[in-house]
Amino acid sequence: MTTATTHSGGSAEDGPKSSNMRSLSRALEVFAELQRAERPQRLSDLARACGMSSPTTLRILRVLQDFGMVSQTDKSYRIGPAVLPAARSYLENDPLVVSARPVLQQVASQTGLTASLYTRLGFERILVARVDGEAPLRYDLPLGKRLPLTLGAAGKILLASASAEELRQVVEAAIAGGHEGPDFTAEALRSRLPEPEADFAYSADERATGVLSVAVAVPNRAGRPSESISLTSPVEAASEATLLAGVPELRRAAARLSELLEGSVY
Amino acid sequence: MTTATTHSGGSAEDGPKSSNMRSLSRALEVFAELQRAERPQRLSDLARACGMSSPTTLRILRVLQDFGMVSQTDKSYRIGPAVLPAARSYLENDPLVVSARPVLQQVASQTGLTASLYTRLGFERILVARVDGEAPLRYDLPLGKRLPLTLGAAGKILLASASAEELRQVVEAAIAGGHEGPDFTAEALRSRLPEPEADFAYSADERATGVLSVAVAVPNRAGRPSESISLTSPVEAASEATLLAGVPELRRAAARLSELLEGSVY
DNA sequence: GACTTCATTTCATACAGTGAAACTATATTG
DNA sequence: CAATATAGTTTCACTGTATGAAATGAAGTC
Repeated sequence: MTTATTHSGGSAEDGPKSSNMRSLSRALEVFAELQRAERPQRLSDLARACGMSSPTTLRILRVLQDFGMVSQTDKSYRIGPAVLPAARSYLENDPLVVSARPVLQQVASQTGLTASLYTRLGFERILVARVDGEAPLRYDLPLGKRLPLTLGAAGKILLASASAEELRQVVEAAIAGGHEGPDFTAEALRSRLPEPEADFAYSADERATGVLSVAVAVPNRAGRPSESISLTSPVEAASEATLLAGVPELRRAAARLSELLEGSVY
Repeated sequence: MTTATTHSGGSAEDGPKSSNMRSLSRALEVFAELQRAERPQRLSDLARACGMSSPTTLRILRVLQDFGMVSQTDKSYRIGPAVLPAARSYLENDPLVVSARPVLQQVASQTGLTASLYTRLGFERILVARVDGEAPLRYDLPLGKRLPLTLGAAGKILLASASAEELRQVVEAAIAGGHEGPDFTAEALRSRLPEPEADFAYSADERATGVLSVAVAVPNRAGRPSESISLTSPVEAASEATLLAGVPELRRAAARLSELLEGSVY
């Protein structure tokens, strides 16, 4: 047991609340809400959505604005330009992303399929790197897109060893994100997950119709993996067999990545 | 006088300090420092760089980590994946960026040159949108890159009506960013700025050698503009005259953008 | 193996963050 | 256009939280 801690609370809507650094947590809550709502928000909306008083919300917004994390026009607030350099910094300096690029490149050219790296964030996953294959995907997913863990091979493989409670929260998040019907259950999800002994996941027509994919998890020192890499193709350009044939290559890539990260542990 | 306020302080290194929301300001300071340092940082480095105690820094990092804004491996911290969805949200929802895209597109196809939109952030500028022209730029600038205000047409035009004190700070930031020599002065900068009555700026070989550009500011309701659009070309593909010929088109584009933003004010 | 440096926990204190209330500006309505 | 409702902002007194010094524990260095 070395790294990977969870610290305070889960920060789910209202709920039991986390403890540490109240003002900072609240600020990040406001910031998150501003992203969720996909258009400029008024002060009162934000205050209501985050369950805090207007004065508090206002003060937070002012500080965020001073740092460019939030912009204001008239009475409406939105995410500010300072996030762009931050994102650049992440993409250029994060060891995982940086070392993943050449690895994905090789897998893509080896298999001719699109290779992608996802990382888990809360109860969702986001695309952080991609190298296109020969057949471009119809709906291209730009970097930073939030996707459900419930749909698609790259999501499901990250849930391999998830507890029932965790699945519940994942399902909740997927519904909140509009990816699953409101009556979708953790049990229904479990039935779609790969067998516990499987080290890869397969999906067809799950997140997007006409798209096939396989994925493996990138092991890390801490128990549960939070990254996965996948091979994807439009259904016209590949069969299930084609994708499954790529799994060994994908496994090797994941292992290589894992080594690079843990930094020659031996 | 409607929008655009400055609120608290400038948040320059150590200095007089701003007042409001101390813990939040400090957290954003840590976050900024993590970007500046272009590789994983240890707790003590961050604490020292930001001038705060280790316990405080640690608490801040933990909260940021809970929200995915920071990642940790062993003892080193870096920017986390949560910035990617934030950047996406900005690029897709910010009214300026969204409405700029088609406008830049038109200018680019009209002139055959590369059209870019910059926004001011603190004492620097960052690239937020770009449409390439016929002759691609040798050194392509990816979105989110921090650039100095002192170099390049798109930077200088934003300094048109800057005070001496402001120029001083801009120069300081440029030196800190490694863009100007340590003995560079505000006076030297002023001599490079466009005449006060000019509404556009020109630059050749300033920020990058072999690159010519012209830029105009995008007027906004608040006095000083904080956005500019530029036309750029490698020197082999265009002359000063070619660029200057694009200025009227650029002016029109800026005016159109400005209208879109202020939302049919009349 | 002794020493230095760094990460983390504990804790008492001060002050920063808080919301109620008052006030102002801006929509909304009759 | 006055009257009313809603939203934004400022003030202020209180309390809970953010704070760093000191103690402890863990790594790394010599």
